[in-house]
Amino acid sequence: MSLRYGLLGLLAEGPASGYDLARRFQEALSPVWPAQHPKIYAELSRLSDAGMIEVDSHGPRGRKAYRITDTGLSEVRRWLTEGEVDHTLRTESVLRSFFFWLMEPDDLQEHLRREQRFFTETADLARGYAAAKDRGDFGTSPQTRSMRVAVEAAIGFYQALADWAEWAQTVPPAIPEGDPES
Amino acid sequence: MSLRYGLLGLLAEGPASGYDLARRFQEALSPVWPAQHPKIYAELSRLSDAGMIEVDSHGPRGRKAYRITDTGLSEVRRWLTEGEVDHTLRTESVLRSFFFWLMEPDDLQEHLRREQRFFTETADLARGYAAAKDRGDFGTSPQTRSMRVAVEAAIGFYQALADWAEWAQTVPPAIPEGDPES
DNA sequence: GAGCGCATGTAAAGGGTTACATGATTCT
DNA sequence: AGAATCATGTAACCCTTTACATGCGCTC
Repeated sequence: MSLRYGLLGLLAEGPASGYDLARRFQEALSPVWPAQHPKIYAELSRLSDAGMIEVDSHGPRGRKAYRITDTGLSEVRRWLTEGEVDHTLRTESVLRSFFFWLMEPDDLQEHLRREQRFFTETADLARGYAAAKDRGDFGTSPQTRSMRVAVEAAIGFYQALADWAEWAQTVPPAIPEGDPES
Repeated sequence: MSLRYGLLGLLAEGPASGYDLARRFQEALSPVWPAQHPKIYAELSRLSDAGMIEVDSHGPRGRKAYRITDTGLSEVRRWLTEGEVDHTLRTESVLRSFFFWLMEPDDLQEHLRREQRFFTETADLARGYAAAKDRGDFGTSPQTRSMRVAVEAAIGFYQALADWAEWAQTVPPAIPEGDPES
């Protein structure tokens, strides 16, 4: 359901084609909401049927740019202010940690190092984005200001996971059954 | 796919029925991997067909407890050490933030206060769990030690999101088009 | 015996990914 | 001419949720 509003939100910035939207999802939104082009094209059709968007222009190679309608704009706004926030979260990384006790200590350490590296790199990537924005690389439009807020969230939780993975490496391995405690 | 391994992982601790597993997913794993009972029963059938688990005992009210087989145990272990980690993440909270510029400043502040409250409460809940574990309420088995590691991750990222929501309230609202930049 | 919690499942619908398919335009 | 990129879409499949359906066993 959120994809629907993600598309409306992006179209609120200006007309765009399915291809454009797929690219923007990939570039900007993928860390928090991945979306592939088949789903995007399908959703655009449904939004169009619902009168929330309409074709703005036809371009080369069958390009079809959509524009948000007043109905669509009210609908995103309604969602943003009145819609219940779905706080569901899924992280395989943390799910796995429930089962760390099944791993060989060496394999676990190796795994945690990899995880730490991944999360640190992702956090750094987000920091780079934030720095570019703060330098003014993307202008000062309201949209890029919001993007900056979103990026701050990404920095925060990827760093939190990086710190966690680092800390987890310091947790002593479980004492095998029967061994004395220390 | 992860649900499959989540079930195997839980069954590695000892025999359990679909009902038990649904409850444990709800109690312990739901913050990072929600799962409803229809999916769980379906997956158990498939795991049973694949020879990774087998019926351990029949109880009252048609209760069927499953036990993990050697094949199943190797399979979780293989997943944990060799399986590629899927780092996909979806947070509606952060997706919404890309579109904050569409909201009235007052509505946004209210929204962020609610979000901060939610994330703080969730982080505190996790802290309570961690404290109980550290007090020794759940014993010192390898399983509960791993659970403690998982809980630390939850504390980390929920706190990160709480901090973010608090910080976002201090970001000045976008200057409406045409207004001078103060 | 009424009500609650235990216990299992099916059916339908929704959401999302991957693979397949096609063709136009631009760049080198 | 060939390669890369733009551009749209369908089909099949997988994963997940919600609603429906049923019945047993325990407690008050």
